Amino acid sequence: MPRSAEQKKRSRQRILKSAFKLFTEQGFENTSIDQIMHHAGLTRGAFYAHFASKSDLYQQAILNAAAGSYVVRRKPQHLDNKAWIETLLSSYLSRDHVENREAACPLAFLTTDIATREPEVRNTYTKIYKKLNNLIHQHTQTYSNCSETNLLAVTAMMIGGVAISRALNEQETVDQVLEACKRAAQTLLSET
Amino acid sequence: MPRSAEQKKRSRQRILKSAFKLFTEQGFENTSIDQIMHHAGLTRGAFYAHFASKSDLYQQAILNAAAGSYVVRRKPQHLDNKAWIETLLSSYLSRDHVENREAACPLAFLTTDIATREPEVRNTYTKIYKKLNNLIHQHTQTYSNCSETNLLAVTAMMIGGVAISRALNEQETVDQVLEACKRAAQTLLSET
DNA sequence: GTCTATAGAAAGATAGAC
DNA sequence: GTCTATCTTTCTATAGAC
Repeated sequence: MPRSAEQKKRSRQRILKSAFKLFTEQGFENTSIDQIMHHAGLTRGAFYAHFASKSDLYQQAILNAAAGSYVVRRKPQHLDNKAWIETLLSSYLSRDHVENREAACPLAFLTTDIATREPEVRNTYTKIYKKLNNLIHQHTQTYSNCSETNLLAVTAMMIGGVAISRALNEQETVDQVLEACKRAAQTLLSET
Repeated sequence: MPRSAEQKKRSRQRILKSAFKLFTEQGFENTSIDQIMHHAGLTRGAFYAHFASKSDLYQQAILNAAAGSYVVRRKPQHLDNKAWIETLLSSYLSRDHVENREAACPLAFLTTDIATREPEVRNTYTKIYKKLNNLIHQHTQTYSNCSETNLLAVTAMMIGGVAISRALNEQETVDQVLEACKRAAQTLLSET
């Protein structure tokens, strides 16, 4: 790859990352292109060499974030499926996640924002949502014959738990909610 | 109350209702004061006779919506607590709710939007969230000794289920999610 | 590809007439 | 209290130099 193309790819990646961070912290409409570009160490004018529009960027940023988050996380060799699912639940339903200190899940951080956007964005959301369900399904079926129903309930609880926690204004309640979701998820995943 | 005050109250109520509808459909930033006032049958200029700012309106609209929604819904005489909770779950986790055809729950419709707003708004969210938990707690304790943990997990699943459903772009999946949450909620509420 | 400069549109908030 | 008119700011998107 020629140097300039290499450079462009790096810039693009920086923009995507900055964009997702700001979108999750402030929402789509509260985040300006100017802000994103400055955060990425560039200026406004360079934006349109990478993306067609702000809305285009939104989709790309969500996809990019999903590609580096839970939905594609790989199980380490030394853990069995059950232990790994517990790890996944623990880190998903954690304060670190809620407070956006590690790879934020777009499913939980952008839910209602995405619900009000165009169909293409909602398609992207649907795709990622299915990936998360598949990921958990694949790792639970070896040790439990948990139903499809319980699986869907668990992901709704994970996403809901994190989304609510971000909106709440009391740390104590947040901790209770996260803990409750973790326990209930494990119960549901080991039932038939 | 003098006629003019009566009139003002009616206008205010119309504005609150229009605002909440548009906020849930389009999000806070995508909804303009102009739009809200036209929807309420008034013009822009009249807005500031009722509210100090758009942000002020947001809080009032959420409170007003909560006051007319699930969190204060009363059990009809002819139903026992268990039957009523089942009714509540059924209507909360329904397509009618997801598609905003009946009193939308601010907890599910505005979750991530509120997470990015000022502390006062998040305080309002927290208050309403607790009301919903109390409501369910009061009606389940007579027929089940379901734990506080399970209660929190159930409301996370209700809110999460509806929030996700609004973002998804496939009717079939939405129906599955809603049904799954309904069943799992009933299971959790009847466990210790 | 990235920069500065700017066009053009939209929206929050205010002023003053009725 | 509600209206029309307007100030002011902000933002998306484009133009043109390097």
